[in-house]
Amino acid sequence: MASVPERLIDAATRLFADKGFDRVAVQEIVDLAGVTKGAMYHYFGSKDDLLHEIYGSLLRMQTERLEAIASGSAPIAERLHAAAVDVVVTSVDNFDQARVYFRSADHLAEDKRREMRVERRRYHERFRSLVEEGQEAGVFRADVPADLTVHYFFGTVHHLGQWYSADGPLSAKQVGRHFADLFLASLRPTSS
Amino acid sequence: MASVPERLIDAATRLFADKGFDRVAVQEIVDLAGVTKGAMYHYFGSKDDLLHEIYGSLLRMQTERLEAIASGSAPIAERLHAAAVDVVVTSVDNFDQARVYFRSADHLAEDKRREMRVERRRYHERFRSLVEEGQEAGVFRADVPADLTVHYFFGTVHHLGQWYSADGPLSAKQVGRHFADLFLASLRPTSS
Amino acid sequence: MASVPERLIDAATRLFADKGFDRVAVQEIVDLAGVTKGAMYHYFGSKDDLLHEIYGSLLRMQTERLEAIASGSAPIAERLHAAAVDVVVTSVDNFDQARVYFRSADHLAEDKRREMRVERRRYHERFRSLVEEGQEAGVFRADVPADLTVHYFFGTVHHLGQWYSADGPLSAKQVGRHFADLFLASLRPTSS
Amino acid sequence: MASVPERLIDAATRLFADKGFDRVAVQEIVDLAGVTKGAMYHYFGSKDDLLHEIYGSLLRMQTERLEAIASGSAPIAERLHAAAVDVVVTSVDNFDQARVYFRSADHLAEDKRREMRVERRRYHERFRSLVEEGQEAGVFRADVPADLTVHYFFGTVHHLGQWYSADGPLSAKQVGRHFADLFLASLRPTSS
DNA sequence: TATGAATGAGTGTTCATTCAT
DNA sequence: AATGAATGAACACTCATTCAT
Repeated sequence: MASVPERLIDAATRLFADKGFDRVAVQEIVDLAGVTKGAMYHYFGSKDDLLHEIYGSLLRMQTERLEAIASGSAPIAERLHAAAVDVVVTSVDNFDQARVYFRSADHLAEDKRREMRVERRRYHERFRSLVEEGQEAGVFRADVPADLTVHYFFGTVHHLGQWYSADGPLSAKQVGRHFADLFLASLRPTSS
Repeated sequence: MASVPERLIDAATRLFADKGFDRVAVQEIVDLAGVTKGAMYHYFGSKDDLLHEIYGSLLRMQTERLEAIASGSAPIAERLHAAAVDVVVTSVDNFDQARVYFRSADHLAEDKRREMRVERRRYHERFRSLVEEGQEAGVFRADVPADLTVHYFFGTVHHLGQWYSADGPLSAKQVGRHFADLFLASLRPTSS
Repeated sequence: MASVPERLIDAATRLFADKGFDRVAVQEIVDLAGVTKGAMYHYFGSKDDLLHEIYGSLLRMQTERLEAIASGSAPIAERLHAAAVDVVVTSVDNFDQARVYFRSADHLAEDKRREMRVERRRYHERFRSLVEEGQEAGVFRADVPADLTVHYFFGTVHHLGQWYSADGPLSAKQVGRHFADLFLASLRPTSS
Repeated sequence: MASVPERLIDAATRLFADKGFDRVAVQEIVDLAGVTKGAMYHYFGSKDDLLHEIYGSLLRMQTERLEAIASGSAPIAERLHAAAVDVVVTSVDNFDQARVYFRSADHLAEDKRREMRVERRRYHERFRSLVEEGQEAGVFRADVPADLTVHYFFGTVHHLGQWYSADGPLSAKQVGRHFADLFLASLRPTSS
């Protein structure tokens, strides 16, 4: 059986993903984890801490993978395509975590919110740097601000939590490929 | 001075947009509106009712405009482009309402949630029908499910609330045009 | 029957006096007052507020009375004697309030604590000014700092709550007279 | 380095003196002492036990010293004066302990409270006996009950904790002398 | 049409204490 | 002699809603 902190994180992840941070009582979390509130506060300083832990770990993982893909030696279009597929696939593979991340980002207390924003910003900027690299190389159109294209694509990714289901017709990889194809196609230089 | 129900809706819209439905107390809403709780419960059955009212009206308006644009006689690519620009522009023009809609959709009680889903579904399907029309006409690529392209684009739109600011460098119209351009470009038939 | 806020103040006064602020649960107070917690928080912002209210009123009353006595035209020794008797008598007449005041002074939150200290300081200084007046007139000994004599006497007053009982052999007035006599005697100029 | 029980007593004394028994968590005590909770419960049965230990030792010490002074052969006025100075000086010399004693006396559980009251009563009565001895010898006024004069003076002593500071202008000895002088002066037979 | 007093269930958090190791 | 995980009861406080007026 998993350790108490793990069980708490798992229970909180499921519940936060399903109902949203504010709709989940600490009591529900500890009941689902099979422990008491005191045990939870032994390991975590607050309900906020649980939230922080949950999407901190996903974000860290995605940041590392993005870095690995981005710093590869493949052509820029391939690297951006791979990065786009990867963020979709890892979000679906850790769907509860991702849903918590997508919907509860601004439920943190001020200090932790700031910390998260820094990490998120880093991810965003690394992704943007790929678009810029392609624009400078003339492989991607340059008439759209790179920043805007990142918002454009990450909106799509964040929205996954609102409609995707593992029971649906498409696998994570298929959705990832389609989204990456659409994104890369939209960045092709315009003929005009 | 606006009527009491209007003032309540305005106050609730601003607060829900800023802090999220669950983080706003009824007391705050009535304070901001300059009335008392009794007055609010005279006009609205519950806090949920306020939420329902708020994004119901935006959704109805966008649905009407989509219908008008979609049923026009312009070429399909132009109609889809116009629809894409329009949903961005109207979302930004009614930014507080839109932010409430984007973030608090699942905070409604079961019966009203169902009702909302139906309206949203209708919007989604009308938009999808435009993509399908273009695919059938050979104007849009057909190797990506039309349904998926709608999720793809609406993710982008929903995400606006998380980063767009009127103080930023781009106007609503500019963002709308860029997003629509990217979307239409991604739908162009592939050369292969 | 008394109003709800009055009943709450009465209940809190009795309980705080008996058990001390930290040993009284809000639930006990509202039970004794015959209302619910919600009602209490309708009238008072916090448990601290109740405490503040309770000894604020006693302190204000004693300050007013001290002012009236001190600014009279009787000889200084008589005025100081009257002031000394009065603070004992009013403390005993409002014994629960006084006991709350004597034991829970430092249980307030920082901002209210500061406010209380200012009021208490004023009382202390007015009392001290009487001693100084007598010292300057040569009626009281001057080899003991006036400030110290005030601490000396107020220690005695504050201690009342730890031993005085209305069922004991001495009335409030008798205790007041004895204490005032002892205090005035101690201030007589030394023969040496 | 001091032994674990000593470190715990020291830590508890400082914290209880500063914040009051109820405002100090066992966790704070063990943190300050540099040990864990388990260690504390190994040496002390409860948080109450720590409190009991703390002022038990001061009270015992003061009782012994009072006994030594009281049973001396000096004139009664000198002995009472010395006793009065001594209780002030030892209270200031062990200021944290004294403050704990002065403010937290009634925070003990019933059985220990009774035990403490007995010890305190003994101290009170020995002190009173000195006053009575002087009254019978005609050295002290007899128109004030001896019991009341003891309450009178011990109020002053207990109050020390609320205003005395080692950084102030007066040393413990100076305060003790002044207080003893005032007390003895107040006991002088009235000329009438 | 509107007030505001009052409810009661629920919230996150604290904490002295126990106990297997 | 000492750990630290875990308990469970208690805590102050919040809030959507009701209702007599």
